[in-house]
Amino acid sequence: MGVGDEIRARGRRMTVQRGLVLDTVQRARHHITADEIARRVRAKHPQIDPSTVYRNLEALEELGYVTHSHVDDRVTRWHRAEVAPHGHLVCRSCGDETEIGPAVLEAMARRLRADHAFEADLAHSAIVGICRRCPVVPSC
Amino acid sequence: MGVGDEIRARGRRMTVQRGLVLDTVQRARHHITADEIARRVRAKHPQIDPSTVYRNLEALEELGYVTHSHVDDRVTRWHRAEVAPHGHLVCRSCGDETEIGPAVLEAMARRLRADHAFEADLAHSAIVGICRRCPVVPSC
DNA sequence: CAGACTATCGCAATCAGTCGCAATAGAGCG
DNA sequence: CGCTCTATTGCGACTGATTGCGATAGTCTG
Repeated sequence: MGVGDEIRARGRRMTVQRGLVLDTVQRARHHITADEIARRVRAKHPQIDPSTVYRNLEALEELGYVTHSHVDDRVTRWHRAEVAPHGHLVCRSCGDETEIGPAVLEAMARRLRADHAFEADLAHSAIVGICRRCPVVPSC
Repeated sequence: MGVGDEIRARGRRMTVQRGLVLDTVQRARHHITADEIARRVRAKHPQIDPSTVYRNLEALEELGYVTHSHVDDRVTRWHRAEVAPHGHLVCRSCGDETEIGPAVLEAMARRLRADHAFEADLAHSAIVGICRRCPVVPSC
């Protein structure tokens, strides 16, 4: 059963636009912004409106095919739902960005599960702070 | 030495606009959005442009008087720099928002310090996930 | 206090994203 | 295939936030 059938089985429709958006996200190596997805889709199909891209990303996320996360404060980034969960550490001083594995995230999540019965998705937002190469108390 | 002198001592200027923005943030009970700050400032001084408010928040953050954090994916919220650090747990299913104390955050931060020598500010972004009252695998 | 230096301001334009709405077009059914 | 139902689309307007730029006005120096 293809993606189209899965989508139809859930009462949604498989449109050209939806297919193109999903395809673009799948094809992208890592994270990609909605804006970039729109640019790529519109490169071949200029009549497709950016708002359609945004709406499809939302729909595809609901359907479980794509996910979004926030690595800087500004833009939302999208990726395939199946990619291995990993977190991001962003240094507020030098802007350096490090990926971290699921083990550390799981260890941290365990704490929230124990103390607050909360099932955290720590990969959703980057964790900001000061990286190992920057002084912890900067410029004072 | 007042705030004005401190600011001047660091080569910045103390303007009416900057004073009003700082004052509004100090006066606000908890977090407040930039938009709301702009609205309040403009209520009495309509000639002050929203962009000035945004730029002053940035400047005041750099100067250490205010801080911002993100509790949902979209809006930035501002508060006095001195408020006790605390985290937010946001349920992606029901939207429920819980404040958590610094102890849990510190325990989690310890892990990142140990494994990645990264000094995390876990209060900066809300942690999304599924709260205790919602099923962990929703609507399938 | 006058003059110079430049941080900051207001404005207009832009960016990333959202929303309401009328028109379009997938999907199920006979 | 033709019909109907409604999810989805494109458009245009709009929101919250940001930026470039010329004008304004704090601050320091003499």
